[in-house]
Amino acid sequence: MSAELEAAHGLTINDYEALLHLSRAEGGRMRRVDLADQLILTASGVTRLLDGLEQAGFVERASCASDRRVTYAVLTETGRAKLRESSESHVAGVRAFFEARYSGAELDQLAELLGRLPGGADAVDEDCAA
Amino acid sequence: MSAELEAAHGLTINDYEALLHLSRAEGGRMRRVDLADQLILTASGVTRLLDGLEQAGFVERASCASDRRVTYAVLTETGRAKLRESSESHVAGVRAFFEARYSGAELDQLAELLGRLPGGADAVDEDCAA
DNA sequence: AGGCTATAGTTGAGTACGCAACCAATATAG
DNA sequence: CTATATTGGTTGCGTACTCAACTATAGCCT
Repeated sequence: MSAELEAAHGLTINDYEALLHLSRAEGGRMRRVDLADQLILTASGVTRLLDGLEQAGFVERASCASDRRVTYAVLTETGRAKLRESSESHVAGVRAFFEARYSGAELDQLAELLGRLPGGADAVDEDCAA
Repeated sequence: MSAELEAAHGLTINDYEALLHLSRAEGGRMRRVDLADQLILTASGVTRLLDGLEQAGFVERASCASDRRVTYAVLTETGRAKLRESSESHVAGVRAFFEARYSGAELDQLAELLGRLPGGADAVDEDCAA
């Protein structure tokens, strides 16, 4: 489901999630390692993911003054706009999907239960936001 | 989790699930299309998955008398043994994982809710079996 | 200072898929 | 009974990952 809708916007799920995380981060920027962590990807996975997003102009690189090893991924204005635009249909799609199958109370139940899975707390929050 | 444990037995999750489905099927054999369906893979995915399992000697090909288009995937005795052997640790691992986080009642709740997802009924049954 | 060890990031090789194009056998229509 | 559509299966190509090796910094500890 997600895959199809994202494809309509030209973003994969991970593209989308990357932009989402960046948009929530202070200053719209994150270290690549931290992003990898949130997306449950390896460092190399993030490198390649960001390659694509950079080429599309949705993120930029920035270096860190206090630690020359780190390069930040920074959300551009273009990227922020893209996220807003694709959020609209994606979030609506996700909401419809769940509302078609579960009542409000069941949704709470499900979120609570799934939230106990490793990394689950974040994931659930994410989908609820927006 | 699954990935790690399976790797210990040299089987990926899909290898394992394929053997599992075959073991439950009448005569230990299934059409490749039907297997694809159960594993949520495309036909080509199944072709390649079975390539590996054939080389390992866990499944064999057989043709269908009444429809010469179909080739069955048949579980060999070796494959059945492999499944039994890896089931042991895998099922124990899965059980431990869930029992560490959920009570029996919660497990039922979760299974019911997740069972409403597309293809969910099968998936849940599977994991409960053992 | 000099020498370990850990951390951030990139790159090359390999893997597990999907998609589209294809072939062969079967069903359906006219 | 041919002509067309459908179904089962394989193959080539592209993609999104992982893992292992590597570079460059940074933080210790003596």
